[in-house]
Amino acid sequence: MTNREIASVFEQVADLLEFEGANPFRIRAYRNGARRIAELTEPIAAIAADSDRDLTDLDGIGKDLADKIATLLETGTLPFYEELKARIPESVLSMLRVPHLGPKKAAILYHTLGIATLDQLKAACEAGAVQQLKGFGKKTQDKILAGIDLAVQSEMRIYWSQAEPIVEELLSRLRQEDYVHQIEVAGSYRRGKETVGDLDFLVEATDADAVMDQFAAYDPSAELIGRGKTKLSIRLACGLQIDVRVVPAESFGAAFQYFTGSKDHNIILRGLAKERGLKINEWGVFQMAPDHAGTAPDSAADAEEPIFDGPEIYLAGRTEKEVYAALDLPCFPPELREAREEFEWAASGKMPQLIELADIRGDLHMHTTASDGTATIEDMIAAAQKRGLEYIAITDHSKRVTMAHGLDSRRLLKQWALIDSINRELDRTLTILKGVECDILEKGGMDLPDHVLAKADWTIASIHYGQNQSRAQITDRIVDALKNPHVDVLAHPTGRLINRRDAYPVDMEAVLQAAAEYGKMLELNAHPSRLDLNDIHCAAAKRLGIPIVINTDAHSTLDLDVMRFGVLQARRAGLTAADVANTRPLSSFRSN
DNA sequence: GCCGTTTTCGGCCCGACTGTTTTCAGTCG
Repeated sequence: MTNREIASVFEQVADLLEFEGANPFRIRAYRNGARRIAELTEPIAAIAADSDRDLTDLDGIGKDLADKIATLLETGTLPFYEELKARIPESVLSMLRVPHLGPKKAAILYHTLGIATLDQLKAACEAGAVQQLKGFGKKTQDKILAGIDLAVQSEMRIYWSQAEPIVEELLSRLRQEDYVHQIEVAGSYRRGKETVGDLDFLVEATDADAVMDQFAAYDPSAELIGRGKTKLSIRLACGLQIDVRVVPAESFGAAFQYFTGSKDHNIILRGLAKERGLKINEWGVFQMAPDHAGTAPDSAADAEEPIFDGPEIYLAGRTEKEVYAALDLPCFPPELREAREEFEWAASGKMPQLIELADIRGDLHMHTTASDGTATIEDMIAAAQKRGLEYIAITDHSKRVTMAHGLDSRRLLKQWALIDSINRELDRTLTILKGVECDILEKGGMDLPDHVLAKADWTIASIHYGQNQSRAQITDRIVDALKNPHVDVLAHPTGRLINRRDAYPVDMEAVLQAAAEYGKMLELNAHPSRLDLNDIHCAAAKRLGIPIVINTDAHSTLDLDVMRFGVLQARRAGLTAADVANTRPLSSFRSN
């Protein structure tokens, strides 16, 4: 079984346990385990098979989960999981995707009305059966009914790049208002995740109502989900949910930190705070009073106490920096707040200086009208100069990509001759590399002969066809391509298209090893639908010393602007400018 | 179910909002 499959089993177990109302910490343990496994770059089977290592060495994997992993690896099934599935039909889990319908209510629906599918749920709501149940009412039933269609499409998170214009528009609108002192966007958007499920805005303002009115007016067709004194939730017509919170200046940094997350990062942070007798919440950092420290708060007694006037003393919260400083921690770049290595880096003083867009000097993957691009070489050159690039590679498709009118040897050599003449005429600020995106053929081998590739300044190898082959076949094709002395880099290494197509089956550990062994680079394709390599694989490449190249794969002049999405992904992987080859000046890039 | 340089038991992050309660559970982030 693959890591992904095992992680998926643990995720399902967590969902099913949650549905059964199991101990929430036990549920979390399964989710943590799943996350841990999903983030591994080497096959967990390799760790299990290695007598020098133990699965329990992995954070969050104890004896029980280690045994379950071993069982899954040996037998491909897990009795405990099968028992759960025998008790609960898997289809009930689809109910958990309905907003405002959690495991408790879903369980009630299942046990009292026998509802196990979204279709049955819809019918029960329409028949008015749900509102009769204890703990449910008309409003709950209406919300569930409205949420069912959403649940069907809720797997679709939008690309970060699609959220960007909405964010920018809202920020600039609100910043014009004199009652708004500060406004920022937090959440997964701020952490630069590939996709965004909702947007979290934080506002410090003298008039909270006016702020919420502004947001509510942004999209007339938006649905109002909820509105309180300090919080507003709406859902835009496109399905994107927007949450707004208005907070006082003393708490702005604390709230900014809190709502940026990730959840797992915050759990660790709060644990560290607790060890010091501090408490962190979205209102600030507080010194626990001696008689309260370490004891569970009596919620009934504490609930009425003013936030800044209780037994807890307010220490910090105006800025994020202040919040982290209260724990002697650096203000982590948002992209790193995923509970991976950031706390270790902070402790050892090895926090990476993350790459920035301005570090990028070259773009080494782009197409022209010679294949499936929409701009000529001259257009692409002008666009690259406008963006201050120092070098680019023209990398049209090779002949196998017939749909894109890929180039055969003759057309390619002709294009390279043209590039030679352009380079002679250009001023020295931009250099054009003679490149090609050469297909790795279905039967293995490159789409162009070695004697042609030998004349290229830059050869990209990539897979477009035969994506349904076996894992072994695809891995072999890629590893063979990386062995070819004329190949410089592997483009979009896993072939995934976010929200549209899964990665082809490929042994990434083997690909990474081959790239390291043969001194090849790996591409981080910056296109919002690809972002391939992902952050986990980029980090793994870095550990092996494999240079990453961030490319736009531009098919138009405007596509050159997607570079920033790739840089964001690289930052999430903890990459520095030194880890990314196209931050180097051309001379040192070429000498590599 | 995981974890431990006070601990192998007893913790495990924390608060807002909603709807249905009538003092709170469920859901969400």
